Amino acid sequence: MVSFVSNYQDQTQLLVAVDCIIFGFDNDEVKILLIKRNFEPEKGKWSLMGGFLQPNETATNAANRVLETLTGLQDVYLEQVHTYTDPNRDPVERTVSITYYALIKIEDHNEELSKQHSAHWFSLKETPELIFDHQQMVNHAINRLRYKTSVQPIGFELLPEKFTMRQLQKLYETILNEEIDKRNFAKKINQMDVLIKLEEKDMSSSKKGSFLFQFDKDKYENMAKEGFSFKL
Amino acid sequence: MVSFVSNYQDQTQLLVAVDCIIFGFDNDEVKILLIKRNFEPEKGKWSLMGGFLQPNETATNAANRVLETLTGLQDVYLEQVHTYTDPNRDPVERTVSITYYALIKIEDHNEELSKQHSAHWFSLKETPELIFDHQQMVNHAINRLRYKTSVQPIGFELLPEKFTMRQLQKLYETILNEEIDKRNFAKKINQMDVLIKLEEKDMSSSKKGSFLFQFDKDKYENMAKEGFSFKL
DNA sequence: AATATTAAGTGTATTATTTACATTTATAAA
DNA sequence: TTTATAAATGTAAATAATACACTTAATATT
Repeated sequence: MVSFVSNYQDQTQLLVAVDCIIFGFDNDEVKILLIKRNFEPEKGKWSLMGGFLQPNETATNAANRVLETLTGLQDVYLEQVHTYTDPNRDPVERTVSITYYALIKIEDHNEELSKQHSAHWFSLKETPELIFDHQQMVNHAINRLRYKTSVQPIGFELLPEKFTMRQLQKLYETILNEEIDKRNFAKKINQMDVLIKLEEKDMSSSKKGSFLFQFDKDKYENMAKEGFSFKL
Repeated sequence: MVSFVSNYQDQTQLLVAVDCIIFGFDNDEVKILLIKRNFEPEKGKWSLMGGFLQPNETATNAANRVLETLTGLQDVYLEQVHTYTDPNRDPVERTVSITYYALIKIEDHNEELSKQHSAHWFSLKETPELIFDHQQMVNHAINRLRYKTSVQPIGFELLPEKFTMRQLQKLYETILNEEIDKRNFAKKINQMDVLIKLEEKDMSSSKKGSFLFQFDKDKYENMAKEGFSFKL
């Protein structure tokens, strides 16, 4: 019998960080929140917001902390994506990075805080050059988001409480990167029966105005318990 | 402007490990390879095979190393699943664990090596009690495998080079945990046109014998380049 | 040599889902 | 009052998924 666990004492310890891919939606396109490095190395380049894992902190805790630091938001939708371990990925010192993507409602975030961190929202199609392996992280997160939004109703995390059918459709179109027929879209969404149609209309987009909807989270969760699955 | 990156020097370093969920298929059910702990804590309980991340090693390197140590196999299909960071997940010392699942052909592995590690194959339905958070890791890996096998032709990694249509079907039935009609299954697989039907028959399962097939990896990859996607 | 046994191999009809597509309507602005 | 604009809505056609049963090839038995 060979002992398969080496002595814990002899083992190398490493820095462990989390990096957050923060997604927002501005009614027209999906954006990510990046911060500008004002120190070397890679000063002037843009990067994801990150932070080191602290003693007694889970990676999820750390991601929440990092997120709150930059946006002021708590209780944000977060999902772990992938862990990057290339020994040379960070030129300063070897760091393992665990990535999370966050879905926030752009209008909710604290602009003062993000200004303090020289943060800026970028359209996914116009991201600037990123440090290290951050572009890869972003790509991976987008793929995961694409998959997840199509099988779970997490898209609503990116929209205001009340939204129009067109906003919702536009959101899915941008995330999935495909055009959708509006009648077919409405049909599919309505069939799933997870939206509450309000009396209220949004008058900003047209003369006729368009009805506002809300996501019925309780109803969805009850249906999910009964085996229903969201599928777009 | 607030400096968002703390000094690297001040930061806590942690042990980082990989744990491998090793899947195999024995023509009847999906199994995982577990090792029995012969030391405290949790002596006598079963666990995943794991190992610490070494200097200059990526997590994928580490997973490959761990896998070769236990099975003698190289170039095995490996996919990172999730990273576990609860500060108390390992009672001996705080350890971050990155999990990978591996798909191997059971008959290819080195039994001598696995015997040396007190390893044993368990049916997924009859896994023994596992240490720490290893059961959670297994569950997560199964879910990922379920998803991945249905959108990429990785199931073949679990089968011998030559296999019958029924073996392939049985494999999918066990992974996806649902019965499939054999005519519909064959139709779907044949439509995708990624199998080579051999002249050869396997005579072990019936008097009539059943034709053997091979996965045409090159053809699949060319088709994938052209936008084709495997979907079961 | 004939017969029995067993899993392999195969096709069609039905149902459900997805896609394509155009007109009317409510409201504000002119 | 008219005009302009996006919102709202339904149906037919095409495609995909499902349900379902008999014939065949080879071995084993008599």
